Amino acid sequence: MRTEGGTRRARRFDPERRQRILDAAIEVIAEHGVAGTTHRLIAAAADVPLGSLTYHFAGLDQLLAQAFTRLAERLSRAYAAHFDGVRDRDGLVEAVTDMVHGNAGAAAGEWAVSYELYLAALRDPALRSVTEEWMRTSRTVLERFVDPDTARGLDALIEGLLMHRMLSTTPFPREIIRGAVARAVAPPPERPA
Amino acid sequence: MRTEGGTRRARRFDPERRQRILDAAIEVIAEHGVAGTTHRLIAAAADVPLGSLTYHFAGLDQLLAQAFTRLAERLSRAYAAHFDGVRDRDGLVEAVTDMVHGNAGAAAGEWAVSYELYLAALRDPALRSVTEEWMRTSRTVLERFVDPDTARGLDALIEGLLMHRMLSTTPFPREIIRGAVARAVAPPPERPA
DNA sequence: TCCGCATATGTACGAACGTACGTATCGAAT
DNA sequence: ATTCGATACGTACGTTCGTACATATGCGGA
Repeated sequence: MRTEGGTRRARRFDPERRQRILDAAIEVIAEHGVAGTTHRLIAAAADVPLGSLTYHFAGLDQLLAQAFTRLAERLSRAYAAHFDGVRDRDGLVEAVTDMVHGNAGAAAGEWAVSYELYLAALRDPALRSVTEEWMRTSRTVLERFVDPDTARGLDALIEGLLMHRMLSTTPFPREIIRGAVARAVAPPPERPA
Repeated sequence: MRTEGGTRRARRFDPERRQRILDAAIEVIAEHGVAGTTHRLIAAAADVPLGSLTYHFAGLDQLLAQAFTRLAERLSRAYAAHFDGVRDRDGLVEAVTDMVHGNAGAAAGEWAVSYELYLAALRDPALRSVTEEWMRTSRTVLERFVDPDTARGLDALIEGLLMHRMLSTTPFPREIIRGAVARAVAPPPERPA
């Protein structure tokens, strides 16, 4: 008989535990930042014992790296899915505007976590491959509609717009976003001699 | 006689100590990130005793907030100075391209610290006023050359380009940067009905 | 010259962290 | 039914952190 009232045991075979821990880690990062993320907080969020983390992962660094990898994959899928119905450049402008303006795709919290990833990758070369892959994916999606150079610029613009929108306390008018996006995908202007 | 060989005392009147501590804090953030920034590291970098930090600042949070404020002021001055000689839109494109491409303005490390500030501000409302002021300043500089809406988009583009360049391991061709910037400041394209 | 007090410093403490490891558990093999 | 080994768990240890505070220092007034 399980000791229901005493110290909890049980829940032995829990094959999805690893992934649940990784998801919990992302939640904790979203709420407390990488700086405030600890084994104990993750364990509490995933509802697993503390020792389970050291059992499944060699250390906190490796746990975070795998959590970020999982996040990048999820973001990539959501990113690609967001542009699924787009057919032409006008549709692209609208879709990008939607994404930046917030009426689509991942929640604001998920973007915040991706910035945690960026900053962590800036200091930890082991995370570079994750950001590199995520950027390659997003650019590849955009390249379905525009040439590679334009995609690169548009990708950077999206990044910057998202960041500004997150940091800004005043609203970011949709028309301004649309205007900036439209110019980014328009043919380049004439260059004076 | 000073106890040169024993435990160091002296250096009582040191009126610039506060600012030196703040500068040291920025250095430590640049090297270790906000997460890895501690009283002890800052004290070592500034060459002051540990107790000096708790004497001059009420807590680590307030110290970091003041350090970030100082950084933002420095960045604002550098930003404005970078566009001092710009006369027309072509010059603007060139100046922005220079800044993003790295041949100008603040060192790469300083930009990294500004991203630490952004992320910290995302979680700490007390830092919002710092980022708000810094963004207002940079946009105001750009508004000397383009209309406010365009300035807003250009500002976001610069942010995104800088971030991508910092994270990218492969080089960011100057021509791509210039192309993206040129489109951002060009008149908006016709919009189909 | 001597003293008082604002200023500055060294150290100690409680809390929280990452991690290691001895022990408990349960399915499978016999 | 019993045992065995892989799997999972609870706890304790050493370290490092932020912060408080008693003590030392040196300049202005007497």
